[in-house]
Amino acid sequence: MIERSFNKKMSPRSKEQNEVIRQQSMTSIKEAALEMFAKYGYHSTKISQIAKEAGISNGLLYNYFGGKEELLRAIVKDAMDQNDAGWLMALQSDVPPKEKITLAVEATFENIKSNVHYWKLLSALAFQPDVQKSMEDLVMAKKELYINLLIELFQEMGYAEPEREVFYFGAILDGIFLHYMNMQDAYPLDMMKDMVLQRYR
Amino acid sequence: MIERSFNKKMSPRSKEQNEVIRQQSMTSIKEAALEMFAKYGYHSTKISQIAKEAGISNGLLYNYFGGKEELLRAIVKDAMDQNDAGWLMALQSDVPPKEKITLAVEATFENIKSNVHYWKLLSALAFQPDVQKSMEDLVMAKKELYINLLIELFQEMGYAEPEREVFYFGAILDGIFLHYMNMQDAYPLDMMKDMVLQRYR
Amino acid sequence: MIERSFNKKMSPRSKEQNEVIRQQSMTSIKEAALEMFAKYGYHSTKISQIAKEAGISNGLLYNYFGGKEELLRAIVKDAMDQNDAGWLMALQSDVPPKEKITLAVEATFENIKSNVHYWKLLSALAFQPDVQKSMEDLVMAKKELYINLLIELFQEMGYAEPEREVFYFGAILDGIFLHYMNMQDAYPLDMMKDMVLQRYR
Amino acid sequence: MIERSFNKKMSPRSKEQNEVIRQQSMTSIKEAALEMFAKYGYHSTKISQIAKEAGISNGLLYNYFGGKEELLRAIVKDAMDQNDAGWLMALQSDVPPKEKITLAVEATFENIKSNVHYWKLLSALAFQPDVQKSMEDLVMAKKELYINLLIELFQEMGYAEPEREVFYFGAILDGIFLHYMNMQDAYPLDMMKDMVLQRYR
DNA sequence: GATGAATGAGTGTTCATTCAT
DNA sequence: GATGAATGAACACTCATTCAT
Repeated sequence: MIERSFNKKMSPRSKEQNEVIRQQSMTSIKEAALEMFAKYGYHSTKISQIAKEAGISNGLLYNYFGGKEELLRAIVKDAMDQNDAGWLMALQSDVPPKEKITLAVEATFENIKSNVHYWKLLSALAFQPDVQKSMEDLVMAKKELYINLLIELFQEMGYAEPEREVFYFGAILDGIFLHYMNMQDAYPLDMMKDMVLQRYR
Repeated sequence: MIERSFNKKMSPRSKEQNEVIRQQSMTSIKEAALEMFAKYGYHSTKISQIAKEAGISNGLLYNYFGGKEELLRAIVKDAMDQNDAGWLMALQSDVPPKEKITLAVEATFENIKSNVHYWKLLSALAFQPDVQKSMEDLVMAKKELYINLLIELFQEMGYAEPEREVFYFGAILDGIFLHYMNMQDAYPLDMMKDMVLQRYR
Repeated sequence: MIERSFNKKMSPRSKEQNEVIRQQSMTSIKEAALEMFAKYGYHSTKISQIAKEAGISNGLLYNYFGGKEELLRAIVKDAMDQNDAGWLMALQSDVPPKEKITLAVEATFENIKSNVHYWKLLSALAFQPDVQKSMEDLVMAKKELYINLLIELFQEMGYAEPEREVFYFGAILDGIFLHYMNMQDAYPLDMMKDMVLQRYR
Repeated sequence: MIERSFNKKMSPRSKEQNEVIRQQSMTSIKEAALEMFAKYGYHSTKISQIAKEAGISNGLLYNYFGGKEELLRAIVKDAMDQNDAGWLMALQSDVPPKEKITLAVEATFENIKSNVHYWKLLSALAFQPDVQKSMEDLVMAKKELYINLLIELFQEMGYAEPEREVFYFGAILDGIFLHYMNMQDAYPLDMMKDMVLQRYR
């Protein structure tokens, strides 16, 4: 907990200081929320628990986020942005197509391993029709983007029916991630990665 | 209410008559609940909605099921039993291994197409840590069974590392089903099935 | 459970037979209800439990009693009538006053020992303002009667302030019964009886 | 709402201010609940009635008490603590035994008169097997304590069978209080007190 | 007389959200 | 910016009572 109070005699905080404080608070809220959403599910996670875990008061949460759902949206957005980095870098890099797919797969598996919480949450949301709906716009945009990039890639790789391959490729990856989410360390993630890569070598 | 036997004595219903009534009520409750759980999610589906959809009173639901969660359990159990039929018939049938896997895959895809609600629900539950926990026992038992049957099958088919193949096979199937659940009729389910079967021919 | 059904071919029951059946049912209902009211409290005893314990259906109970509260009234009435017997016999018997009080005390203690359920119930009701109100008329009538009989008795026994003595006497008895209700067999009931009698010898 | 310190900073309430608010709320809830439990009975008193009477919302009650039963426990505990004061002071005071019993009796009768609600509630609970059970631990502890103190006292006073006397003494007191609870102002409480004291002088 | 499926008003409890400070 | 007391709509569940058979 950063030293925030007990500055009765101090001069008022500057704009910058305030911004820093805001960012810190928002981050710790989002971190706490992400962990708990992933661990206990969206509906079962209570605002008060998040606030407690984040070390702030219930009310403050509403200074930064419009409500529970908006908080979720912010997290989902973060998750997606974070995922983009490696993925896009791979797909848009300047190497031969076969390299690209390898890079992309490697990046994704790495990402998954180091951000289990994000992925758990995203997977879960994919199946919660109620919550899902309010995230649909976010997800759809990304989905479009990725699918198009992949189609292009498989075309370059010489697939006659690139769309078909995209569907299949996507299914394998999501299936693997799904199982990994459920079994965690008991899952042979690297072995699966190799099997995936084998198909494209 | 097709026929009301009008007996002067007004004797109470027979045990059999009551059993029929009970089964009808339970079925309509489970059907309504399944549909709404799948469509709106477990937490967002309210008991009163289910009762309304089933055409009964709130209270009656509690004559047949101990509560919301027990109702869910009953549905999940039904879903699993229903799935078993085709799957086990294929795996335990008396045909060459390669035929078996084909039969099993065909059966599963058929099952999925005709029971989207069940599968949507099961998929969703797989990602809801809170609800999931209370279903764990039900799921685990099945999982064990299927995995063992599959390992055996892949062994017969000559795979050097049958377990690895089971994981991979399972991931593909689950990935496909996952996407199908989300996209429904827009998903090229049959095409994906062919791609799966190709691998084992 | 008396053989009640399976008489398809039998001639209709006579008025008398019906009356017997009615009495049996009412008695078994009241017995079951008394026991459970005493054991678990009025509010915590459910109609369905009573019906089960009495070996009848929920609905039948309403053929005999207007509802839960009316059932309670019927039981309370029984309890009072039963208590009257020994008590009145003693007070109205043709023996010297000092004998009378002894007889009455003896009778009451006997009664208590053999009808713990009745007394537990009555005691409890005395303190449940909600339930109590609907029984008030029943209780008041008896109370009046007993108090008057006792005043008369203590007068005969030569007490200068018979009313005062009635209050005191009543308090002792009720206090003892109260403790007995709570401690049951662990309570030195006979010893207490002797202490009471001592005062009036 | 006597005074609202209007500080520009709108800083949150201090720990102490909050504590005061909390105590006030808890007290008004307990007071309302005590009155209504005593007047209408535990089961017949609804949470919403208590909240209304206390001038708060339903929900707030749950900020302070885990539920209806815990609220009852808190009240019972208060009642007992309050009762202890005079009673223990008398029994543990440094006067001759005969004085002690007089002091204790006086204290108890005073206490009863000024805390009718508490006593009504406690008496009622003594007869409600369902509610009683959850309070048993609270009651038992006190009971032990008092009985032992009394036994000691009667021993000092020279009674050959002090335990017997404790039972009798307790029965008389409880019987009197019981009647007082029921008849309230119509009961000759002081007269009864004198009769009790007479026995020990 | 007897049954038990069905009802639905009523209740305790939860929790996202607000707002005075 | 920060707090946490307070709100109240919403919900799961209970159970006395009804009524078709």
